[in-house]
Amino acid sequence: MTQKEPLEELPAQYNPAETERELYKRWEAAGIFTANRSESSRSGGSDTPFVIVMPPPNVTAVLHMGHGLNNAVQDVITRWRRMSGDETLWVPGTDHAGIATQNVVEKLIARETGQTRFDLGREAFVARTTEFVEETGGAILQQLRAIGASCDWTRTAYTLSPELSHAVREAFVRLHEKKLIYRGHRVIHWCPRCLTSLSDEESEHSESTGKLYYVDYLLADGGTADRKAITVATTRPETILADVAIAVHPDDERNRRFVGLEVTLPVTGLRVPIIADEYVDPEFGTGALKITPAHDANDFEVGKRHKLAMPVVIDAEGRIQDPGDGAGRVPQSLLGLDRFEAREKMVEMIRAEGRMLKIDSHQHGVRHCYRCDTVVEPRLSDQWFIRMQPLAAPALAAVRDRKIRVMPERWEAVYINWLEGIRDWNISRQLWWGHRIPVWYCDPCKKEFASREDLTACPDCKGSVRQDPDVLDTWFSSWLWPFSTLGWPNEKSADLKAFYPTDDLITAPEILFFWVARMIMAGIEFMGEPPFHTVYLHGTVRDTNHVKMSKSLGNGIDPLDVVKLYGADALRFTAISGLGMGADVILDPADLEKSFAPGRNFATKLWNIGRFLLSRVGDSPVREISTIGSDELTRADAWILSRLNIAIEECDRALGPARPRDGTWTEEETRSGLRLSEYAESARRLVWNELADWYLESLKGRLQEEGDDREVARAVLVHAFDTALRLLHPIVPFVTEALWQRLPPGKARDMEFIAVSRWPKAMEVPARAAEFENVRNAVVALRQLRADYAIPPGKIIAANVVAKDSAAVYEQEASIIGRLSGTTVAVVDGPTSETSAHILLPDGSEILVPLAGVVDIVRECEKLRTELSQLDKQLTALTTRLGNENFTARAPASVVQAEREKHAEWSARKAQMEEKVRSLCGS
RNA sequence: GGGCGAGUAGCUCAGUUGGUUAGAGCGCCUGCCUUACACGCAGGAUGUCGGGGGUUCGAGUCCCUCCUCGCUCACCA
Repeated sequence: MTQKEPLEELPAQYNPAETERELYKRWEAAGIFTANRSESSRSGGSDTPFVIVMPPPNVTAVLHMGHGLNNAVQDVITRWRRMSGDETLWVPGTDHAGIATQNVVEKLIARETGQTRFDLGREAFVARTTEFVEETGGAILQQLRAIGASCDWTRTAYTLSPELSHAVREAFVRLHEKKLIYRGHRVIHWCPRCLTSLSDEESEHSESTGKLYYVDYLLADGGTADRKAITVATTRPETILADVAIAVHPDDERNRRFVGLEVTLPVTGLRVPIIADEYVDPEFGTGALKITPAHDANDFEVGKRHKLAMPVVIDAEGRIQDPGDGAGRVPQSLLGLDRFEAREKMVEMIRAEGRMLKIDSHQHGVRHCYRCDTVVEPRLSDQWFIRMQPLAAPALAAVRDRKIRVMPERWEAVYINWLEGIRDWNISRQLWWGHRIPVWYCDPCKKEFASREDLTACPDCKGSVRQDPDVLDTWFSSWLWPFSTLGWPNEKSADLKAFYPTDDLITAPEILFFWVARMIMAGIEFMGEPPFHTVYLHGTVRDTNHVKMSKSLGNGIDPLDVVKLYGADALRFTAISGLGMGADVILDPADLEKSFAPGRNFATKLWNIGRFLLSRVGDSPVREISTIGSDELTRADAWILSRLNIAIEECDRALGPARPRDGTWTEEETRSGLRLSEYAESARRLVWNELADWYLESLKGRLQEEGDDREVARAVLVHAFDTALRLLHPIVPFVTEALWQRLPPGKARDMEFIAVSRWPKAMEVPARAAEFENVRNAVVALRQLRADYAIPPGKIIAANVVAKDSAAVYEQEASIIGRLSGTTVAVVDGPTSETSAHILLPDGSEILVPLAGVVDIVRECEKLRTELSQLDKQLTALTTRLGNENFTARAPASVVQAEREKHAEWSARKAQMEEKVRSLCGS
């Protein structure tokens, strides 16, 4: 494809595979995706750069359809803005993905050597992981090239690179200095498999059917005649071992008389007090709640309020342990048991004591680790937290004040809802893979120091220090992404100055809280303004049963397979066409052909338009469209130019404003743009239904003979195709580039690549473009008539036009009408006596098709009468409406006016048809 | 349980401030290998716009209600 061979020698079917690879190499080699920060490298560019930062895929990830869709969307937007003249930067990169990557490597090591990370030791494990990441990491970025992603690869970032690690440390220390980061002792979510704490977002609720156990706690003093015990409902009887109290609501009539007494725990017989706390819901269960401060976040709060002991009876791996408080909390038989086995065992023991009142089935939410799906254990421990409320307030304001628009709009409510209820963020992880927390402890001084530089000695006593062993939540580096990738915290960074804030953040809704909301908070906190103007949350890729595609479910599609079979353009076109605002993309993993044929077919269609064009237009230079006088243009020329204008306008509107005018979106703008499926449809319709189906077909006669008109036709054709290619380039970059490279020389090809050519603008078009509609109407009607009468495709028939007031149009366009409808067109004065079929055109003209022996008068009359009665019905409705004073008085004048015009038109047509029926059918 | 959204042709979806004859792609039916394209061309069929009620001159569009699905959050054990 690098050489230019005559297009007519090209195969009828476009072969994307080698073309795409070759073109991508040429784009990259030419450096056209590299953003130039000092000044626009292209003339006509806008002053404002356009910037997107890629949601960094996990460094160990392989490309799946979700990435395919996400990056296709980003690339469409990026290419559109690049062509619109913005200095464009799309920053690619990867995420070190703490837990995910550590899990992968742990499994790998286990498979290879049977060792655990503890066998290896921290240093060796991190070294091994680094090595693994270097081997496999970034493969996904290479794969993104295959789908055409026009990223600036010179700025590829990685969350664990030295630069970004520097940013992480700076961010931590600053927040620590502002006391927004603190160390807290409380119940957090703990994954007993990953052996780390998790944030609220990382422990996902899922509804499940469990059991609610009703257990009697005997009153220690023996109780009264009517009341020997207090019944407590619990879902986790194993935690009875760590119970330190029973709580009731202070106003609970039934129970408050027991406050201050004691009960004995089942199994262990330990005595605990009955306390009053408003947290208890007197309506639920028995109104009495067991308090287990170390194994339930709410109980912890209650425990703190009442200064209760907090024994821990479940260890890091989810096994029963003795808390070591000497209270004899755990029977020997339960020690070391898994928490779920222990639960069964406890139930048995409680039963054996006769204290299990009943067991109900119970629907409740259980939290699971988002990485390994293990049931999360609430665990009392020391962790680092970020105080979120001060960060959330301005992030809320940014969206409420429309500094940022969230699209589709409904996610805005979700965002606000979440931020309003935000709780502090647990950022420490008991992992080895990640950014080590930059805090050092001096044991003698009992002090801690957060530091930008590694500490080797205590700043106070000069004694030895030890660094906190934990690492930071992966998302602590991700939330800095829009500025850490641009050089922050280096204030002198030219990239940061030139490209922050970015424009669009394009991702899936799944990470709205994990990532998007936190980036907004970090952007405002560290950079003083929100990190982007638009958040676009696109749909999910699902199979035909609407199940999200995933490798583990086996319903995935490998984008690289699709690229290999049908081409990246096919993949992109299919994905973008299927992406309604807020809609999911449905694909059939069992039938790739069905899913991607529309995209492939469209690329082939473009390819064949290109073949036609080159074979007819040749290689010699064409006139520039602006040098052609309007009187030189045929109606067809004017028509296609007008269709170009409409398509350009539709595409512009669908893609919408790229950025707010003064930093704040108008309400209307928050709903405008990024309608990618509409953009794709407009461009597709232009190419297929207008350029190919009509203009090309109408043109065929004009390109044969040398002369001025041929030059005009060549010029318009090249211009139209050039415009269409430009409009489509963001969606199908490869085939458009391949074809554009072959356009004949001339003003059209003003750049080395279509990828950096100018986005089309509407141009002035002569009014007679509209007259071409008469041609189209005549052709369509004649084709219908042929089908009705089953006239053989090859047979040329006569078509006599009785023109109403545009005889000249039909005369001049007779050959086009004729060729497109298989007729010989003549303009005649009036009806003849021949037996004819009749066509009434919208403009009031009539076509008579003499079909002696074929035409069936009875049938013609039937058809006419049917049509007439339908028209009559509609006309009656219209007449009634216009006669309704309520309508004429209250409806807008423009609507009434339009209805009146329509009424006149329909009346005329009705009269004409009635006349026709009279003359043709008698009666 | 709280919040949000969706239900339009067999399937996937458009339908932008209410404006009258509700659209597209795929699929389906009929006829065509018409020298750019059969990955194509021409023609065609298909909708009680989830049910019910209301507002309005006019409702797929606004309001109420019910049904069904989905998303999201959640400290009633």
